[in-house]
Amino acid sequence: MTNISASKRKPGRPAKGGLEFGDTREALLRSGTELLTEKGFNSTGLDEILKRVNVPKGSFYHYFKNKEAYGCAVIDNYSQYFIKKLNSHLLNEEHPALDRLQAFMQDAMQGMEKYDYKRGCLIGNMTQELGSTNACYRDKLSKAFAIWQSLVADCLELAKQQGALAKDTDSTLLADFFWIGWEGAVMRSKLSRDNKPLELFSAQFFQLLPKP
Amino acid sequence: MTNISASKRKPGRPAKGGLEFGDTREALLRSGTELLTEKGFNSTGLDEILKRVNVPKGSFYHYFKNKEAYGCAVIDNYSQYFIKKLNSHLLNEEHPALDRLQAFMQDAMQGMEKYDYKRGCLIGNMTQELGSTNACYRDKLSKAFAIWQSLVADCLELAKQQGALAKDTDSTLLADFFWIGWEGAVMRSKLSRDNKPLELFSAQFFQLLPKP
DNA sequence: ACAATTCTAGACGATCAGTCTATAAATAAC
DNA sequence: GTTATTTATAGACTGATCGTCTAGAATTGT
Repeated sequence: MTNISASKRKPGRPAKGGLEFGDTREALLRSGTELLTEKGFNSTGLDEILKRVNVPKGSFYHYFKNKEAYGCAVIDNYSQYFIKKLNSHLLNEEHPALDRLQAFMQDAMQGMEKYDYKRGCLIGNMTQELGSTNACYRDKLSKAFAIWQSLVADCLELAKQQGALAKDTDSTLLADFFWIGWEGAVMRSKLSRDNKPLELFSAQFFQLLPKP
Repeated sequence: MTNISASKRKPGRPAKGGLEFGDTREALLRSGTELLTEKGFNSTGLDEILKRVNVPKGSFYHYFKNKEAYGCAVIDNYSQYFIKKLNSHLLNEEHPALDRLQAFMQDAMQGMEKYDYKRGCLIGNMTQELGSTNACYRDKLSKAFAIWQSLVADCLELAKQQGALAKDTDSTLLADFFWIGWEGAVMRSKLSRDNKPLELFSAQFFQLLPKP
């Protein structure tokens, strides 16, 4: 006898608030991403993360081993999201390669403005706060930067093929330089509460690109 | 009747451990500078700061109104120290202007290595952690960056006079760009635990300088 | 009815910034 | 030399908040 409507339901007590299966976990990750980006990891209490999505405290340790494991999951989650966002620009064949990078920066600036320059980049923030202490975070953050770097390097390689960059350009080096400076600019824009540092870095970066 | 040896002594109980006058306060600032730079403001407890210099808790609130005021004092203290350090290079008339900037960077890299890439820059760290929230900190941090920027700009102006830079160089713009990128590089070096990001930024920055 | 599974409820001890009262140790005034 | 004033120490205490854990409630499967 198969109950069609409930056949996919797992056994066990259902989650509060009508959330299904993995929904609670994802809701926790979402609220955590926002809060950790804005206030930092150590300054954000579990209570606040839980309250925001109306999940009881007892549930937290059902979904995550501890706060550190939760932090890792949040990083993974944000990393995936950010790679998609980055690629949505860098692989956009409607525009030449260099314009794509430009478009990503404009998009990021809008994001900064949208949240009143209070958030910035989770990866950058976590790097500053925990990069030099925690081993697990260090690894995840390094890998995130490595991927971003390679995506931008690919984009610069394409620009070379498109004749927008000099043939002898070291794309890898430039991509590294880009992310070093970009994260610095994000930080400074959080402080000045405007996009001037981001604009300044963007303009200078494009100016230093070796033209063919 | 004037007691020469004690005439400058204030009344009141002397500080513990043979410390004189403002020494205890300064000791608190020093231990705080180290700890706040390494672990961040919110993650550092007063107890730890106090224990390190063997000052009882009761004394803390004699010297500082609260933790926030203490944080401000630490920032002020570090700002002054850093300006001296920066000027010791940028005003060093034994070398041409651009070499002075180079020397500062080398010095900073040695500092990073000395503390196992765990500290970095207090101003940068505080900017990331508190720059977008606390008004008092925001003001102090912005001013610190503004001063640093003007010192580097002056140095670049001098380099122009010395014929090391093109006459139409925008020193202010370049100095801004320098600090944006440099703080980004410090952050990344904390993560990678080596000076590669700092070296990379340094090399690229000098390469992009418009030669005469 | 009973086991297995999933999620919740809230107690728990540790630690946090911050406060308070008491007092010790010095100088200054008389 | 006694007393007043000033400066700094001492550390118990509070209330809030932290991350963690154990017991049990709510569901499905047998």
